[in-house]
Amino acid sequence: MVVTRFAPSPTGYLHIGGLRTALFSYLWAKKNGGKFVLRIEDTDKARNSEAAAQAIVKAFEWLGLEHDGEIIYQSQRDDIYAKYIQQLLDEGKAYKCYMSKEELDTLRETQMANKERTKYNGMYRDFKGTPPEGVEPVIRIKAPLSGEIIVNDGVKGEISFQAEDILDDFVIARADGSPTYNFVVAVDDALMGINEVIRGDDHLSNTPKQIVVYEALGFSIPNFYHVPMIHNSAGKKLSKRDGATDVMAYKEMGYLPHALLNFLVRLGWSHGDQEIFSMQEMRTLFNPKDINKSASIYNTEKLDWLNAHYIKNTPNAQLTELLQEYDLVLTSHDKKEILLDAIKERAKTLKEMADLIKEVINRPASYDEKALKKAFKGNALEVLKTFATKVSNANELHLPSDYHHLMQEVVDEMEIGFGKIGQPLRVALLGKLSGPGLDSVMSVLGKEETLLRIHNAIDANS
RNA sequence: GGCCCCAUCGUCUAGCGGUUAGGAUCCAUGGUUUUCAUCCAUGUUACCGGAGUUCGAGUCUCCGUGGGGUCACCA
Repeated sequence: MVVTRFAPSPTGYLHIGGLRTALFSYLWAKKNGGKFVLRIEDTDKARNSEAAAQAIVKAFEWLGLEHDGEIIYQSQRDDIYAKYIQQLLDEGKAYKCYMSKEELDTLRETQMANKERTKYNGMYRDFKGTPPEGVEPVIRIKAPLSGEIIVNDGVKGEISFQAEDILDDFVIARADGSPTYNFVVAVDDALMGINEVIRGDDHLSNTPKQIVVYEALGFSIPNFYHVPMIHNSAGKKLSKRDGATDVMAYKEMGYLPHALLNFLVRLGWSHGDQEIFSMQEMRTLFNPKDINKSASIYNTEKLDWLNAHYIKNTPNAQLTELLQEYDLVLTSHDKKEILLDAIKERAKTLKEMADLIKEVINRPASYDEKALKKAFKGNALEVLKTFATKVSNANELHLPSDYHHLMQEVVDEMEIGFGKIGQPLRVALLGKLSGPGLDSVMSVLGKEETLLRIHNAIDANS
């Protein structure tokens, strides 16, 4: 059984990069009928917050990414880590190091001055004497001093590191007894049965350290897939400074979860030329072997296109519900089908859609200056009056086509082009020269409101 | 600086030794529309450089160059 995981540290909101690796992990588990688990890495008591953890869970809910089983919090597993640390101590695979912070600092400075790699010198590795007074020891793991560590990465291929280049006896427990990241990650992944680890390639250089822990504890090493970073337009790792990296900000901006996921799944991964993926297709087609090796630049042009696509394909009943998030309640509007059909074709986001709808159902507060000039010249007033009379005299006006017939009559009788009635009428109804089809607009507004808006415009321009 | 990774249109990408280097997005133009948007059609734009292997290299190898990541008692 394939078990994958997403393991964020709750220092802030869920961001785009994290979401993409979470999505990849989720899809890979689902494709294999496996499990996708969520683990909160909150061992840094100073920087973590419960609110941030909740925000991450909320974001997952919005996106519909369900995790399997209970959420694991590392902060609640201290006794487990303590047990394995003790085991390594007992087996002589780890040891207490009494070097003080000051001593460590001077060691580093000397090494830097000599242009050497900064690393712990192994001073207490085989220490047998009496420890110095007044120093709370850290615990270090005995890492191999030579030889090579091979990471067999599912994305990048086989990567080998020389132990002497990158390893030293790194700390697995701090002076206060709390375990460190590279230790707990390996322990938890092993204990939770994670056998497929998909994560950002900024973790690639941590992997040899984690392998040291796996081997010391006798755990089997999972398959790793290190996915390339997402970069900002400057070509640097995407960070919180780049703006709009909070996943929930996309909800506020009016993006559909599916559009966001479709956008992200194609960032660094592809399946031939396919661009549009249903959730079901993502779950059956995703395979980490098709992940790109190179970083990609974050650019939301395509997201807008996808979002527009998915809005067009969302049923009106569902749109009605979604639009309530953007202060638009249409539930009791009798012409909402016509209205939504007219607007959903032209909006890139739900927010924009709500705004466009409000522009129709709210009377124009003013008329666009340029639009007036352009539309109200020649016999525009006469045309509008003729049309208004026809509307006023008509008995059954419901459908867009009913209004269209009346417009057609005016055009025929007055021997004018459609534009001669369309432009002033559009300004009268909407206050500007662009917008949805007028027949639909009038149908939505109804006879009375249509007449009122026309007369208002005539009065304002007489 | 050490170590590691990467390199095809502006952007996302296909390509896995022989292709007029494909798709999408963006942009431009035309068509449709009373308008704007949608939609449809067309177009501009790419293999970082140099050696080598090969009959043949975007594809394999090496060397450059460029970019990125990482080097904590942070995760």
